[in-house]
Amino acid sequence: MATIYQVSELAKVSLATVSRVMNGNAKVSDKTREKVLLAMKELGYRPNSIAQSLASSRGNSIGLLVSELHGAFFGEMMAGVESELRSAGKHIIVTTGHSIEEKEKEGIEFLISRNCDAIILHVEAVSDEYLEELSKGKTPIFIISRYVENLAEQCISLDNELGGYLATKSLLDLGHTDIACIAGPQYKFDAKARFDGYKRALAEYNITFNEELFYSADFKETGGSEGIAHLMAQQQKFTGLVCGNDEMASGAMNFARERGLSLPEDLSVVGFDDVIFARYIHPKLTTILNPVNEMGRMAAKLVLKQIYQTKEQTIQQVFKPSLIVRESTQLINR
Amino acid sequence: MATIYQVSELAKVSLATVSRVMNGNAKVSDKTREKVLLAMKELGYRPNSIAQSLASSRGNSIGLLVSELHGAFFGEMMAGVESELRSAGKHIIVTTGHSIEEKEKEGIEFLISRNCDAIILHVEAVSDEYLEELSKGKTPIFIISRYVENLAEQCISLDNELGGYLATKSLLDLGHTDIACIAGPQYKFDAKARFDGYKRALAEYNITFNEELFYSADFKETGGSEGIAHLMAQQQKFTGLVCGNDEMASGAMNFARERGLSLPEDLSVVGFDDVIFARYIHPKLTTILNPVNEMGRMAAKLVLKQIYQTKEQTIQQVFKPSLIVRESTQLINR
DNA sequence: TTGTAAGCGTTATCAC
DNA sequence: GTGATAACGCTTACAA
Repeated sequence: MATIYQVSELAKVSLATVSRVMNGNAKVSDKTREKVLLAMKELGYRPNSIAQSLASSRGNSIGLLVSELHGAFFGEMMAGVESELRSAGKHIIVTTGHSIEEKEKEGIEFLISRNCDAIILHVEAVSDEYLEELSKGKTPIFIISRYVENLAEQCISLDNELGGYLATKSLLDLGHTDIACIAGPQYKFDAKARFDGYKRALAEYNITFNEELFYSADFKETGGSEGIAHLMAQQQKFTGLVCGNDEMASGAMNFARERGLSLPEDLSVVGFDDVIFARYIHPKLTTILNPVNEMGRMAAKLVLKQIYQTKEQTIQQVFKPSLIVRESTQLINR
Repeated sequence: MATIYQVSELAKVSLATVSRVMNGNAKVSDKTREKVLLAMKELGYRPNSIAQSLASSRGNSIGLLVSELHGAFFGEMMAGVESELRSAGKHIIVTTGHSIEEKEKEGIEFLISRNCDAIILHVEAVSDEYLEELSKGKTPIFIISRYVENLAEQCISLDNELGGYLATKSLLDLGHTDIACIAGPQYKFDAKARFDGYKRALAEYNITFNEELFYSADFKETGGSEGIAHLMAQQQKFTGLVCGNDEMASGAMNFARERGLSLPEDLSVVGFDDVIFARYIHPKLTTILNPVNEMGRMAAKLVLKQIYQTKEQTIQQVFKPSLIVRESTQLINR
């Protein structure tokens, strides 16, 4: 690989001049610029971004930490972040945290140690305090799909509580009064907020929360099956079911059908996220739209604005979820 | 951020010694090691991997280029690569190529310029020649889900032709003789190979390929709808349909049903890939299993073996697809 | 406008 | 074992 030094030799100018034409900012005469460009071409020169980064302590890249690399949810999130940043000429460095505190921290350290100009985090296991501490460091952090009170300026989040409320209310409005809930892991902020929304809607309709109609699972399809198995084992009838996400809704529906229920006649189910396969599920899933892709884009715009001083007009920090009515819910059968 | 220099000061040793205890290889007395470790802890020292990389011209990270960050296919692939590498203590740097030659090259250059120890590529637009040329450079390359003859040692691929053959044969074996095909973009290697397999199966059953029963689309759901719209507009009946991937199969099935066909009675459809939602499609999709996750893991093992000299036993370079029979295909109706 | 030279935070090659 | 010190490839004052 050719270095800047060889280019400078060939072009008969100094290192500094080569650096200048690369970075385009400082003034260089057209004549010398031509010489340098020519030399670069001849040598097939490519700047070593590691060296650039070390010398300038900038990276021209943004770190992105997500919990997983697979799954519709993260895929859309990453794609949103990447496309916005890429069109601004920035690269992203992706790594994972697997919702495990230790791994999340390790991932963050990796990104920081790579001199990222900023890092965008989707973290679920580390505490708010840790993030606040982290934000005092020299690498700016941005948080996606989570709201940290003291870091509000850096957060792009969804009003999950509202989502849980809307999901539950949609069932209440259809006449259901016995509504079960399979929530996500309660140590996860979004899972908890969704569940809070469920309780608020119930309260608003003067229905007292019934512990026997609640189950907390793991956001996976199998968790949904377990959840409904548990609920059906209780001696409590229910005609509506609110799930913490679409995967669990799918698992629950499959299990319910296997147990002889017909859907949505015997049980109305509503999911959360509106991941891509929600409309493939049979019956098509009524769910809450979680605009992850948009949120990803917005997080990218936020870093563009705050870090690279681009003029982004529309920064929206808190997104509102909305109800998507499909075929898995219906008026209560009496 | 503390540097190695501050650690050396605090521990009252030289830079070199600190570096030695970090890298663990050279001999350091237990006493000094303790001192250094203590100093590191006190300062909360983290090595700057950019500087390490520049000095050692190694990166302890592997570049990964995929076409997209979203979608079940790439999600599984990335997850496979990452999990294998992560458990070997290596980080990955992910970037995208969007199946566009220019962007693929730019992505590759980005990864090379980041001093990756090796790069794993899923590229569709660049030519075999370009890859061969690239492989002569100092960064080792590995290719996933594509077979390049002169780079066979570095490739992890799927026998797509066999997949196309199996898909088509499954229909032939069910008695179908008029079998249409909605293939992927023919400039993509895998799409073409799958189509080749389709033709081979037909030939084996003495059925001549009919151009009117063929459509080439874009691997997306909408492409599937367009495809079947086109096919149904021809005056050629067909009772079987082979699709280049599951997305297109889904699009085609939806469209067919909207046009009043009942599935699988009027039309047997087989997909390709067995992405996660294949079993959500109604009727559940018969398809070809494409073990992308496994292939991702294998690519990772290959770099582990070739680059880091770990002892990986089982390197399998060419994967065989297999047929997954579900409910979207059935014996021909007469 | 162009050149000189001092870093950036490590690793690695020598001596001691 | 340990310590100087020269790279690594580039950026960036400061001079000229």
